[in-house]
Amino acid sequence: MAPMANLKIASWNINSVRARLDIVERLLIEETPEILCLQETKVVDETFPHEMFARHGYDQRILHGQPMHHGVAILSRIPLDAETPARHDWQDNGEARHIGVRLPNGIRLENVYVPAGGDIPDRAQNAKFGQKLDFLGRMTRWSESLREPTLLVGDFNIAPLECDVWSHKQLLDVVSHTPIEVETLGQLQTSHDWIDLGRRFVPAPQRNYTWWSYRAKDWAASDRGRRLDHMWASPAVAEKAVAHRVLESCRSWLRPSDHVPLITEFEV
DNA sequence: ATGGCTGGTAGAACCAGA
Repeated sequence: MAPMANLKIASWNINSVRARLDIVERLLIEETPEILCLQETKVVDETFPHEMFARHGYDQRILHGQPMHHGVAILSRIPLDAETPARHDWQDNGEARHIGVRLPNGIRLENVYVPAGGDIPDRAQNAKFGQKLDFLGRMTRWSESLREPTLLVGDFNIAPLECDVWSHKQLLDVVSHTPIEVETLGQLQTSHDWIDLGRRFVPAPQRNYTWWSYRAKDWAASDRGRRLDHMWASPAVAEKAVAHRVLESCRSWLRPSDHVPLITEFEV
């Protein structure tokens, strides 16, 4: 059967888009996604590296950057709705952690970088941990009232399932896999019946990590990974998903990000 | 050996990531 014209959407925490421009270009050449969502661009909008993306036809570049840290962007080869892109501040502190647009087919695309949450999993001792939970709480209230078919992608900084980390037991007290984070993320998921595409296509308990620390001497040999990056779809959007992959090989590219890209293909 | 590294920005015996 002849392939349909699919819509391919990628998401990648790039840990500085300027430092990784070569490997971002390699991904665009090898995978030719229609849309690429980036997190941790670490660049203000004024100095975003537009040229490489323009050269590959990504004429729509929706940016939300800030100095030093964080920052998100949506790069697209297909037209996006002309309406003003949404920028939610779910942490209520001005950090650049979300950008959203509407696709021509009416589906909304929301690109989010959830706060890491610091080291100590206790909001009394560590304000960042409380801010992370509050960020998810505000996202949940947004999600409860959501009526449009939506694809929510990004670095959620939580590995929810036991099989989403290299050692459930050893990570129970480590921020990203604590019970309170898993419960809070679960409330977000329930609030819209979000479909976790990573687990629809790679069912638990199969290994499906998206992040490996820079500090391991040999990340692949130790394989102490976590599934921190996600693509969640409204039920009606999930029905259109025909393929989903985590591009683990990108972790071995020269000067890699510590996260790898996720790609979902939709039949539209 | 869950921080052993990494980037941004300053020009750090720094900060943040997760």
